[in-house]
Amino acid sequence: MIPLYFKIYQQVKDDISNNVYPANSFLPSENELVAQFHTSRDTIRKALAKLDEEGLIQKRRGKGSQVISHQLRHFPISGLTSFHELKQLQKFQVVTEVPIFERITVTTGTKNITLFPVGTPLFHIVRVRIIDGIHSVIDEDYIRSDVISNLTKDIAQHSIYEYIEKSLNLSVAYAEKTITAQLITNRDRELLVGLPEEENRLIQVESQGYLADTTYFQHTIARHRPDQFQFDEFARRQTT
Amino acid sequence: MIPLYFKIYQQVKDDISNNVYPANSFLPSENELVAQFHTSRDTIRKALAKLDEEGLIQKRRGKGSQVISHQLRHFPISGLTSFHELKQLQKFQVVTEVPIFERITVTTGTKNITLFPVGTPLFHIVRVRIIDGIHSVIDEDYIRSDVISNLTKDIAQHSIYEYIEKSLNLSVAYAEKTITAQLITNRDRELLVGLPEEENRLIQVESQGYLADTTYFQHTIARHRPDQFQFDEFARRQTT
DNA sequence: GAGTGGTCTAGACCACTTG
DNA sequence: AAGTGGTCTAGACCACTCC
Repeated sequence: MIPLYFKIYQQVKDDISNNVYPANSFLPSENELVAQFHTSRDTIRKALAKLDEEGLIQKRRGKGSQVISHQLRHFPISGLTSFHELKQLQKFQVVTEVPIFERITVTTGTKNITLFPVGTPLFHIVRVRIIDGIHSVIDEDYIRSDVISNLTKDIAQHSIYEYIEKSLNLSVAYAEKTITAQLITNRDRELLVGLPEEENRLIQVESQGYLADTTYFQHTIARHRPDQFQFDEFARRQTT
Repeated sequence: MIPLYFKIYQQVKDDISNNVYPANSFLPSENELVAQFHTSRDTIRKALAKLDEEGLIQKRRGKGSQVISHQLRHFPISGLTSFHELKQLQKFQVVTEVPIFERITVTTGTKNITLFPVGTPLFHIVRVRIIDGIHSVIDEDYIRSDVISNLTKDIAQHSIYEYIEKSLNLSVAYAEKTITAQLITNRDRELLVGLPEEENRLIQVESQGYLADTTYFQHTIARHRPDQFQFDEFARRQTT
């Protein structure tokens, strides 16, 4: 069941992209929208709040809700969008190689790369993403195999997120990410064929993934070829 | 006037940091909080929504609101926090040099670095941030001088954001940021004294800043020494 | 003063989790 | 069946913008 406020949100969003409400124009007032959609003001406000969060509109007391003009809009990132989803949105040719696909168990001996406790059974998956012929990213995943079962190399070649959400019907709730620039290792050079010699660092996006029940289930280290890396964000100033 | 829901948000947030509600425990139910604070459920829900956004709690229907255990919590980033605020939070010794502070006007001849239209009067400010003795960041700002007036070198040495918000009483509403890795120029090497020779890229955070009335007023290009760069984010999976 | 969005209330029903 | 959070309603007052 799709909530009413969500439908209204979608409707208005569509209207914005179809220039029914062009950039810099104002949406109808909340009261007018109440009349249009035959609903309560609170429901309208929830819909507008979502648009505000996403950076599509800017609300101002006493004035109204103004459509924000877009620069960055084409890249609907931030949030937890997965690699596969992202690249699909933008017609890139992507090939995924899976040089490592194995089951391991966390031991005291293991370099403590992950935050998983000793004894946790994991999938360890390394994937190389080749975008339009360029070896661009190394994705290294550690995923709890007691939570996400029956992963296969085939699934890894497509989208693990999609499998988790659509097939297992679990939902990835949130993640903590850290972006740094790390020195290139020999293994990096082996995997990222064609990486220019003068580069000495890769851009690393490390993230911890959690399910809705707050289970920590996934640790991913994505290492990007620096000239192929871009991260976009829409940020609202905290009123805190 | 501070809204009630905001006070409740702060109260609960404090209680979380003071371990009144430890990690992984559940907050009192919304109905219980209604009784505790003698208010309506909607007000409680607004307070909890804010905590949810910030990644302090995870709400689950039928269960309750669970306190999320923190890894990354110490670094309350994401959003639009300025450099100065950030570094202050974490007791670093910061020195700021201001090698360039000038007024310019956008001309057709100008390399179109910024998105400002021709004729816009700007401050052009270059700052170098020296953190604990290490030349770490070059901040290059282009700020509309017809919007932000009376900027001085002295203000630039402290925090421009603080000046805008506290002295001009304007509010920075939102920004679009892009993170990339850019090749090092000769000017970069001159400004970032001590930058190791083997480095060939800096991490660039480019951002466009907008006021609450959607005026585009600031373009900043921050170039970070790669071994000094870190960007942390808490991201919720979009339900879109 | 009229119109806007921001806060707050009190109540209702629903979907989900747990015993 | 009882308790939880999620949605929705209808109304009130306030702070702000603009004329």
